[in-house]
Amino acid sequence: MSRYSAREAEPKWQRLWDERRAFAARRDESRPKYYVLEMFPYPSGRIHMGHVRNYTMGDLVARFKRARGYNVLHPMGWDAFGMPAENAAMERGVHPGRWTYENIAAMKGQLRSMGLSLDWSREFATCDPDYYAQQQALFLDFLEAGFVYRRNSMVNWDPVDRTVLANEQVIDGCGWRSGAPVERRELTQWFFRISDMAGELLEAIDGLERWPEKVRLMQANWIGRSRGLQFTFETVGAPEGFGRLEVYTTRPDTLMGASFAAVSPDHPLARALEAERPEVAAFCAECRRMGTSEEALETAEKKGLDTGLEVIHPLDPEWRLPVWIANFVLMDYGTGAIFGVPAHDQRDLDFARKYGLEVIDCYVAGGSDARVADVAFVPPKTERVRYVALHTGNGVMTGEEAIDAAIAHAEREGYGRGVAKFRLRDWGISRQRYWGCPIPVVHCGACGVVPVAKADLPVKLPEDVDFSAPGNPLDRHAGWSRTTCPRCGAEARRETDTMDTFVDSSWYYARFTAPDARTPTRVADADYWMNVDQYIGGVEHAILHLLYSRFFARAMHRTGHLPAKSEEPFDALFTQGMVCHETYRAPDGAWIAPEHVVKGEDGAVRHAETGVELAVGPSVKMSKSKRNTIDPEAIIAEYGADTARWFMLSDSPPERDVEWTTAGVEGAWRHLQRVWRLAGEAEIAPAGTEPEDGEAALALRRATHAAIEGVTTDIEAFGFNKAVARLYEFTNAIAKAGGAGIGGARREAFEVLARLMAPMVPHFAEELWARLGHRTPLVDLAWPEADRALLARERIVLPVQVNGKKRGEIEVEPGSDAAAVEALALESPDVARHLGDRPPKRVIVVPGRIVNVVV
RNA sequence: GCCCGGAUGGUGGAACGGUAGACACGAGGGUCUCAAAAACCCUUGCCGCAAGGCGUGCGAGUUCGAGUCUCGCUCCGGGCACCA
Repeated sequence: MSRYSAREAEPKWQRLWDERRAFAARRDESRPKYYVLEMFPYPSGRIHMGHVRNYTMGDLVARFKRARGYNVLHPMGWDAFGMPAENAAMERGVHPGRWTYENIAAMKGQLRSMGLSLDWSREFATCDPDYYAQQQALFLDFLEAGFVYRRNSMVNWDPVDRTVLANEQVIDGCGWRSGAPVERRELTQWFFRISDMAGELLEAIDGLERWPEKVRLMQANWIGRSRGLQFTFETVGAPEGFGRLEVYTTRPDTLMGASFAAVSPDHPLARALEAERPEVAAFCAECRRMGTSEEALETAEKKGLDTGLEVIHPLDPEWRLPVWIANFVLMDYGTGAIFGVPAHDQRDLDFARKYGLEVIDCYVAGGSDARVADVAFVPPKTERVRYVALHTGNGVMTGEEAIDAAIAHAEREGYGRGVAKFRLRDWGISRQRYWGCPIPVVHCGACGVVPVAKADLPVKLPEDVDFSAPGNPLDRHAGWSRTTCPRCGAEARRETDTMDTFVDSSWYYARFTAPDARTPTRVADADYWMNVDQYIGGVEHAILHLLYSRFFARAMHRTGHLPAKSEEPFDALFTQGMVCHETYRAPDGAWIAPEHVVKGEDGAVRHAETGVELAVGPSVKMSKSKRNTIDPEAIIAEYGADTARWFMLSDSPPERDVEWTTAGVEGAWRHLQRVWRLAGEAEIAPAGTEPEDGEAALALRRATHAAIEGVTTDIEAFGFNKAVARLYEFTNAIAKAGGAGIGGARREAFEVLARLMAPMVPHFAEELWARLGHRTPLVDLAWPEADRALLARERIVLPVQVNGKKRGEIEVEPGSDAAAVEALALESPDVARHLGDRPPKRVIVVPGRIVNVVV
């Protein structure tokens, strides 16, 4: 009995698909289009199992939709700018461009070996000058349209390497290479005005019906619309120009409990005091010895400094509050200044206890007289509590009502106004790095910031760069940065910042519709192919990448690069789970890669070379740092791409994490072999034979058509693991189908099996299809249709419960009425046994599902 | 710290509020074989000889009926604006 050989079959079918240009997408108004896109990879050098999972799912969707008659666009490219290329340049002296393109070549070969139905003719890398030229053109259009501006903002500064660090490069507050404590430093940087679109980006989330609810929630919370009170404190003793202090609060109902005001160390008032007073300067410097990440700021120990200044409470001119500088006040949110209410906010309470500030209770839960001690009482927004406060009025009301009352009071008395604010901040895109898209502007001493003329694009990265010192090589590159002003012709300096790589990935989906266009997009192609019908990627991109893309699509529409329908570019989104693996650790703490691990008969896990016993850790996301990765190339070489694909789709639901196990892969391999063997052993009628209508043949035909129905439904609902389970059941049904004279039904069954498996294991399905005697490939065949007549159930077994516990079963005719079912159930001996002589109080009949007898 | 998820047999998981454990892995027993592998057949949530009882992270609640809904926890994971 011959085995199925993936090694022979897979390259053969890949070649055939290539020769037929089976997956090249062309505009065709006669068919509905379907654009399926997986998040494009960063060219790190090798594909990993996360890619295999992502692209297997996307390919399944693409092939399925093709079979269902859609004109499918399924492109692939490379998110090719980024820090790892610069790190490689610093560590190994290889040019980032060369490193990147070599990685792309290697990874493309690996992706090709997976047999994906990709249109490679549309491939591009974001570091291709053709791509970033168009990105620069977009930038200039955005600049003209007012979506871009410059302002100062904070970066992580490594004082030893004298370079800007990414948050990832800040480890425990220190630079990853120098080890020096990181400081916050202010730089002038470029920003996109995404916050101007906060309201519409938030409202449009409602229309994203085919996005996961969790992603919509995360985006909504990220944009974070809040309603609150903005008002002004009169200051006492402040430096010139700081007579008033603007604050914003989402809980104006607690204003009567205020006992201090606090400003961010980056607030202009703090800056002014810093210039005059050494102790303030020392404190602010200490606060800045910390990264810029919100996590670092929020989890840091709360510290403050009393400035000695005071503000006047808006409800009582005699009431003075001390002004502190506090490290937990964020300059980027609200006004960078707050008032503290220790009794009704836990963070304020901790701060007040630490520094001996007053704690003023003024609202109490449930009308009790309990005083706040170590736990602040936060008045709930939707439950009623007793308020005793001048500005809200006394009474029992919800937090929401009290906030409304407080805002109304402020507006009536004239000390403040109700405002809506968003948490969303403008998108800073300046990066002080080489391997990114140059920002196409020039700094002229006379004219200021001047855009480069579109005719002069692209502003290309220089090839000759020096990575021997930290910092931005563009900055040091005298020749490249020296230029002339496009406006006045005087000597000028190029902008040496490059763009955030999130910019590159914010519009690549649009570029795929016309990758050769001499403008960012081409109207006819964008109109035809957009939107992305199904976008698939990791949930780790749920906020930033997707939000930036939504912003970009809107800005591209307003600058004439995308149609109005594409303001939301992704019609449906699916976020897949991660690929995990067990971790192994030697006694010395070193992580050991799975290929160096052997599992003994005794259950012990040992290092293959040294024999030392290893500790087995939990299954976590595959990562280089824990060395728990499995190389897809090795798996494909050993088992074939189809086995890897089948395993990726089996068992775990696509949205959940999946654990890679050797046993699972072998199970997948065995299943393909089993199908192959069955097709060789079974008595199958010649091609073209009609299925028989005998009892045994009909039973198999019912299984066949139930499989079509079930697999189709499951694929459409992204229930790939369930579709695979149904295919197992179907295979078992074929194997069990007995008797002579069912050769035609068997033919139908195997043909359907091949066609249903095709989107998942395309090479195997082609090979099986050919083995069944077909000369034309499966790739262009339509999806099978289930015969409704074969799907009807013949008899129905209903479970019968007594008091909610299953006690027996009854068999009923389909379509029996409730009274008949009830009578049958009460006659059942199982029910009688549990009823005894008690009469039933109630009988619940759910037609077609269940009977429950209540006594 | 804040936002969002998740938790079901030895394992991955299935289950319109309606028979908990489909399907698969593993394990045990058997068939075939000189033997092994492969393959095939049977068993397999836990306790119990059985009758039966108990079971979906923990604690409450709603319901004729809860893995599923509500509230309160625990643990694990993702994101937190310069990783991609």
